[in-house]
Amino acid sequence: MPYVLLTDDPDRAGGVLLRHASDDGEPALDAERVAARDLPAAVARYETDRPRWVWDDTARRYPPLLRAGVRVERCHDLRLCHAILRGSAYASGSDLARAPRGPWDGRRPEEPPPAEPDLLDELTLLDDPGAPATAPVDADDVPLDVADELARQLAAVARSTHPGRLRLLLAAESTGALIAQEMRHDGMPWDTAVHDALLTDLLGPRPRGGRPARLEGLVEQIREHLVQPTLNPDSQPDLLRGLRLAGFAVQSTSKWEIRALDHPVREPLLEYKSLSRLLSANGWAWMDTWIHDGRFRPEYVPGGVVSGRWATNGGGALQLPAAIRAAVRADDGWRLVVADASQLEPRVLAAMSGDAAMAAAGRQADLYQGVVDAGIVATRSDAKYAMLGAIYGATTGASAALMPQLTRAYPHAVALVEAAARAGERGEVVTTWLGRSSPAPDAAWQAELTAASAEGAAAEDVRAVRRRARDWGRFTRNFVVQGTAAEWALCWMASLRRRLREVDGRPHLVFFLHDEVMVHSPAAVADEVAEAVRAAAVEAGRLLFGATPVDFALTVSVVESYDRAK
DNA sequence: AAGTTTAGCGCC
DNA sequence: AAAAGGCGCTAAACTT
Repeated sequence: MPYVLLTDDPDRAGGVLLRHASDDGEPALDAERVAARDLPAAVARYETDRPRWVWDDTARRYPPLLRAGVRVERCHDLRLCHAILRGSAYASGSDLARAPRGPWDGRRPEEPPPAEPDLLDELTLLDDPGAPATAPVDADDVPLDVADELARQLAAVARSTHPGRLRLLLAAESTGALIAQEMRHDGMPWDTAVHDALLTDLLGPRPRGGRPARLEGLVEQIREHLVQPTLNPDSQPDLLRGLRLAGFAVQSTSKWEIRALDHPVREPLLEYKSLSRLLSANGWAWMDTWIHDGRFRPEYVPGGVVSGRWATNGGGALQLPAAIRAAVRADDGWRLVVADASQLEPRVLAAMSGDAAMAAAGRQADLYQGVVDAGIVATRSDAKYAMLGAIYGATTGASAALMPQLTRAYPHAVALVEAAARAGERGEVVTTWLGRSSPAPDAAWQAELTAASAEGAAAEDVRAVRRRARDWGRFTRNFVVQGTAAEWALCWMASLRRRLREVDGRPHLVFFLHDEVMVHSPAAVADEVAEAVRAAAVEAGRLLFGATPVDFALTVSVVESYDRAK
């Protein structure tokens, strides 16, 4: 039987029920009742049949198994899959799409911290002797019917317009959920001594209180240059006032405006902003909070972005600045295999649109150079900005000026993003290759659009509404490409995970950043891992697009520390 | 005092 | 050099 359903045991706190189900989700009549402490062993026993585990929430169910040393090969994360299916235009006729918001919608409620039993009694007694022993059930605590939800989801896929694509998307999303927990469990190797040395070099020794010496010195310089002995550059209003007092007509204190100043305060001020940013975002306090036992363990949130990209919760793992990447160091005898997909979004667009000319440009490792070699634009830089302008919707500047050339050269690719933009401007939903649909604009947006198109609308209102429509069009334009790129990346990573299981020495994923992966690997098998990374990229392209002429080029490095990659 | 918003900047 | 989509996070400023 392909599925094993895992649900809470209603009669036993912490216990679960395990139940087989057929491939259309029909559950077996009898369930095995398992106590919490026996769960890892039970899961390991079932795992020998390689089932797909069906549960409400990987982030809740998987970590205890990992702590017990048990990994599973595949799962179906009902909450993540529900979100995709409920919104997908490919499954718009399903029961899921029509249902009102229910217990499977929205973010997972916070787990209540496990209270000490005697403390709980004490609190109950102190607060209200008559209070019931258990908290009242609120909407978030409505019990989830796993078997029913799985059946509804499988039916929605089966009756959808693209069952094959949705099946792939749900499997990839669920595998991503497993990987997110595994990466957090294993952690990214982090050398605090290197990190501390970097900080000390840039900022001065860690202060006991107040600013590090280097920052304090820069503050003095800034105050002298502006002749304002008490100016505090940490205060935006104070700094803005100070710059205006010095005769500059600045609108903000952003580094873009400061960079344009012709004044000796410019350099120390820019350096101060950069270094104080490093200190507050990734300084010693961050290190104390996030690095334990030489590992960085951020909480990844698969599907945390509407486009399907991941987000993180705490730690800022997706914004690790270049300045501290040297602190990401492989253990002794190990290596980091770092790979990123080169120009992923243009390649994805070429494959989605079936644009043969653009695919041809991507036949070489550097797609932008391919655009230059084809004679479309003069320089690699032009190619890059033109392409990004097409995908992001540039309306002004040099990027927009290159659009006509791009449109002539790659009509199918440009038509695809233009269609997505027009749909968004009309308030319509757009959908990625595998079936993740964009959110509909809210009712107020629609109402304004209608009102502005009515006769007698004020010209100013019409302009404002048109601008908002174009804003939304830029979002939907980008959504189809960014979202499909996210799907490719999930498939890439899922394929890589499966391949890594076959390699000796347990190389494991430790980082994922939109179009980049990092594997912590024994040095002896690092080249084998690099090969697996490449094979996985080829497989991802085939899984999504079949026999596409588009190459998904990678840059792969085997290094000891992250700053050496690429 | 505590919670919410804003400015700014890091990443892809 | 240039411009646009998606985020998270921090500290200061502002609100209650």
